[in-house]
Amino acid sequence: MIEQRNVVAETGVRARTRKAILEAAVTVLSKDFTASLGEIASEAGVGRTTMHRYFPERSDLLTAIGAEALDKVAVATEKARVDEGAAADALERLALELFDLGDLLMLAFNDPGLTSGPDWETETEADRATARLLGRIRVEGGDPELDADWLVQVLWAVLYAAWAHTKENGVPKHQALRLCLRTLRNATGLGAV
Amino acid sequence: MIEQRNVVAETGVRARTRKAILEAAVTVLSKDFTASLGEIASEAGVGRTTMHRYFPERSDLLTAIGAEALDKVAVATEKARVDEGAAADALERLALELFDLGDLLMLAFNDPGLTSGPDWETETEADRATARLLGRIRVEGGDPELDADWLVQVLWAVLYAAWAHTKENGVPKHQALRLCLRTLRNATGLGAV
DNA sequence: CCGAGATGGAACACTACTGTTCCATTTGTG
DNA sequence: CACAAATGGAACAGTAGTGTTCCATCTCGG
Repeated sequence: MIEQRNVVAETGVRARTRKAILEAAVTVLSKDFTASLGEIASEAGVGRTTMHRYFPERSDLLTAIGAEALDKVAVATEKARVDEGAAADALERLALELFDLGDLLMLAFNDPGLTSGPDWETETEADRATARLLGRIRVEGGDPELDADWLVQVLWAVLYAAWAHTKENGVPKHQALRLCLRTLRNATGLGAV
Repeated sequence: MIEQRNVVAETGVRARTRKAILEAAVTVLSKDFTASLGEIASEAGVGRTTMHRYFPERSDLLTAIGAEALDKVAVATEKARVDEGAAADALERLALELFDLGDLLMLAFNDPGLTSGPDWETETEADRATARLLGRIRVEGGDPELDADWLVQVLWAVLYAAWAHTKENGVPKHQALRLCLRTLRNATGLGAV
């Protein structure tokens, strides 16, 4: 009998339950980071006991969320093909993909503790790709005063703003996204191109 | 003997202690919102007992921080004289003043619960002034696609980004502020003016 | 200098959440 | 179907934070 625990591609019931718990956790924690495990379990439609079987401690759950976020960012960045075409278009593709992270975006942005694991310290390929893209902006007619490090901050902040705009003001997602992309283009100085 | 409790202009020792506690709370909570009252007390250089004398319950402390934030925003907005001069300059003055809120900015931005009292629901004069200013931007050559509500989100998000930029990347405050102002001018579409 | 006010610390009961165990029940898979 | 896996609920001990009381000490302000 081969041990199948801890395998990524866990199929069937276990994978589905695990996913449900993670999604519920993101939903609940993005609203209130101090929410109890009981609240998360009930949001997931799962007994608290079951949750503890998948994530023995609270920190295990948080770690898993962090890993999921890291992974989703990597996938989104890859899909955006940031090295292809004009920087302005690549930035638009990237923002488009990252915007879909939704609540996970809010959570990772708001909570300092979530993004503090060893995995977040080391620079990922996605980080490098984003830095390459944002560095390319100055060369292609962007505002020469704004360096890549700063534009990283702006990118995430504006994405956050867009998501908050839908939550707080009830603006439809597609419109918030449009505003977001337009604002990013302006902010980088690529607006007039 | 006249009761002097609950008077705003409490002078002397009590006022100083109260202020020290509030400042410590902002410092500590902006790093970790789940920090215990004991940590806040020790950061303030004050016994936990004393803290409970000023703020009987945790929620009282949070309410006080919220009120302080509201007040500081009002003062900053007033000082910025947002109705005077060109919109671009007024926006710069406003951002300059708000940037000084520092950790309070991070805290109010990150924690949803802090800004959820009845005081935050009602529109303040500062809110109206900011809305007036941001509405004025379109008229004065700003990007016509961006409405005032969205620009409010962008203003706060970029301020946050600037503050985070100093914290995370060790960028000096004056430089972060410069980037922030420049980015806001670009984002609103007033850059080329 | 002296008293009222302000403080700090110890001790206490209380609460909410956490993490664990055990068992009955349901689910899905071969 | 039959069996193994997965689940939910109850009960439990342990822990950390909260809010309170009491008292000794300190320090301003008159």
